[in-house]
Amino acid sequence: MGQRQELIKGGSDSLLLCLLGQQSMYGYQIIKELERRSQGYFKFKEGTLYPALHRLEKAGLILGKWQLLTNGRPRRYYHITAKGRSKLAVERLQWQDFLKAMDLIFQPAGY
Amino acid sequence: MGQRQELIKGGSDSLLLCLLGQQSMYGYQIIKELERRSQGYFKFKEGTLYPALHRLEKAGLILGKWQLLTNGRPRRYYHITAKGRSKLAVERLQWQDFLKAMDLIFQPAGY
DNA sequence: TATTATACCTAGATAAACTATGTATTATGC
DNA sequence: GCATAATACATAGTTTATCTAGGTATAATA
Repeated sequence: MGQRQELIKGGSDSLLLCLLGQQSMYGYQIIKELERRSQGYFKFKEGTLYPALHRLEKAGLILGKWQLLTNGRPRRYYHITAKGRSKLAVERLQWQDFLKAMDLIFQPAGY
Repeated sequence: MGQRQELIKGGSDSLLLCLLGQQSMYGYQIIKELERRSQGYFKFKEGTLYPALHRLEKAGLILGKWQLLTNGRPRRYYHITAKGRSKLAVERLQWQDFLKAMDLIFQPAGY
């Protein structure tokens, strides 16, 4: 497995919540937006994204709604819920704690 | 699974390499040191640590050497190898890239 | 004497990510 | 016109890292 994917592990849910917290999006758009905003760093696979979205929806953190385009094709837009927003706030704090802990190991005082 | 453990995923190898890059240690000491230096954040389980050490050794990144204590009991000290040091240097850079990418999502320009 | 700390290890369960595939429409290049 | 790429959703099966839980053993402490 690639090094990049290794690091993503466990952070993908936060990433998705954060993105949907800024704007409602559909699956394919999320993949493209994550890649664009991270300047090419995050390249989510479909096999990663869709199960993750279903997981978040099942947990009540996001809500998927089918919307018909003008051409009649359906597209599934995901919206963050109130529960998702509180969860996101918690995860932001946890991310800060994690960063701090990593820093304490990577750059211990005296080095 | 705990939120904390989620975040650790995939970062544990870097953490171990970093620690052993600063000082050779034995397994049990690594668990205690990671907890102490991270001010209680990292609490590695034995079922996580020992397989990880064996994995790193098999990859030639660290080297374990049995040492006899004065009381005759053996203890397995792990030392980082030259290969491990180059790998650590690479992983430090990758960690920076990852942080940058996360920041671009978490704190996009304009927010 | 019982419990805790030290010190190593592994087997099996869990869960998240990947690979690969399937389906279907639209746009683009030759 | 036809092949390819892009768009857009989804799942089945594999891999892998972590956890839980257990095993073994000695030394220190209550």
